[in-house]
Amino acid sequence: MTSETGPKTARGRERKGAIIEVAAALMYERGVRATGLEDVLAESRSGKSQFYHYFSSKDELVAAVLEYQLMTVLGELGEFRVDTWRGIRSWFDALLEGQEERGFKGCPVGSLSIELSAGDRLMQGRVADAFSRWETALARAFAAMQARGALDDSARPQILAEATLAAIQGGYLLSTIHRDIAPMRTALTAAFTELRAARPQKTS
Amino acid sequence: MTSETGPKTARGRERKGAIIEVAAALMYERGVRATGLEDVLAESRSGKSQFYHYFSSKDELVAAVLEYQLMTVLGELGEFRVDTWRGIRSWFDALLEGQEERGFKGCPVGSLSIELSAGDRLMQGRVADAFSRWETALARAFAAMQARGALDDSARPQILAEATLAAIQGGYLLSTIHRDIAPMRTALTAAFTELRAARPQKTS
DNA sequence: ACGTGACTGTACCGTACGGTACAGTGCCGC
DNA sequence: GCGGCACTGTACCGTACGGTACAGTCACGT
Repeated sequence: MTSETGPKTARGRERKGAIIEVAAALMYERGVRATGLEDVLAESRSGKSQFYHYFSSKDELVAAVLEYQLMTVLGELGEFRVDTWRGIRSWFDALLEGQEERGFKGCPVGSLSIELSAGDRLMQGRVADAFSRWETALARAFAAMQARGALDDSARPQILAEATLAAIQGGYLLSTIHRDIAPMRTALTAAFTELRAARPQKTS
Repeated sequence: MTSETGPKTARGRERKGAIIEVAAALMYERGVRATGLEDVLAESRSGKSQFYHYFSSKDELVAAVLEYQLMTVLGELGEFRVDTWRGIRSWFDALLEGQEERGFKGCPVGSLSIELSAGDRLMQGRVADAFSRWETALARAFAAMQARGALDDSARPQILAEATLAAIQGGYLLSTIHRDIAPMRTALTAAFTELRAARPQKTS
């Protein structure tokens, strides 16, 4: 996956990276369809020919942006010990902080995905894959907790991951719509409570 | 609000209604920005001049569609006794059924709102208002349950409504992305469990 | 030195789309 | 029967946008 047959060799990589970063920022702010190629190129100081040298279409750029945003999110996730209660809490706090700092513009992966999942099959698949990777990362952490005895044997990591991610995305959505962090905090608090409810029962 | 200075008088109302319905369906399926006026007009068998007789811009049509979709959702909500446990469950089941029947295309209000909340202030306000009305409807039902003693005195209806709506929206999102009802069912089950946890405690 | 291939600049094309202009048509009260 | 107004049909405009063509330039291996 990371091999990707890196189709360039030099500062070209830098250029391509710059285009992706600018596109990610713009698409995050305005939406994919509302972001024109020309906007991206102007802000990254590139020309059309550069763009079409590195990408074969706007869709390909969008796919790269999706991957980029997913890596950002997974990267942040990786900075926390999400297989501990404290770690989960810290991660949730970081999500809240990020949403507030970025001006309540929503989840970089989620908002992108919603727009893209109305597209063609290929794009739908890419989006579904991105979310699966996020879910799997979470499920693995929960499985580790379960193995350690921090979660009840009856808990199902995959299910917990789904519910957690749903709460996160729902929280982002409400927060974005209301331009207010409170509903997202509510959603994440509820998600945390629900996770804690899956701790081992002492009925032995 | 419902007075709206009904700007027409006759079958014109029918025409306008038809345009809104077609637009709602198309925008639900493809997204707002991906739906052209010409598509809407073709399918509703209207001309440009009709359209601009009834609406002053595409944005105004979008606002009408948002209102239409909100009314649909609130209308469906109203068909259930959401101030009872059985009613809530039935409503959740209906949401799941609807999402499946419509081909996993997401929440008619939610997906619209996400796209629109990247627009201008006016549109953002309309979206926030729509969601507030949905939240309020839920919060009122929960308040009624609380008054009846079905919810603990310490529960806060507004908070419960936020968390519930977040779970619903998050569930819709995951379900739409994966083209699968399971994650939404997981999210709604979790939301229901969390609501049940707010039943009166017998510690007294 | 020179040729090859990665990269860059500029100009252009086709089309889709939101919006406008304008000339009607048919219903309704008087 | 006629004036006015709600409504309808058609043709058109300006622009934005994704994508292409093509002519370079620059780095580097030989």
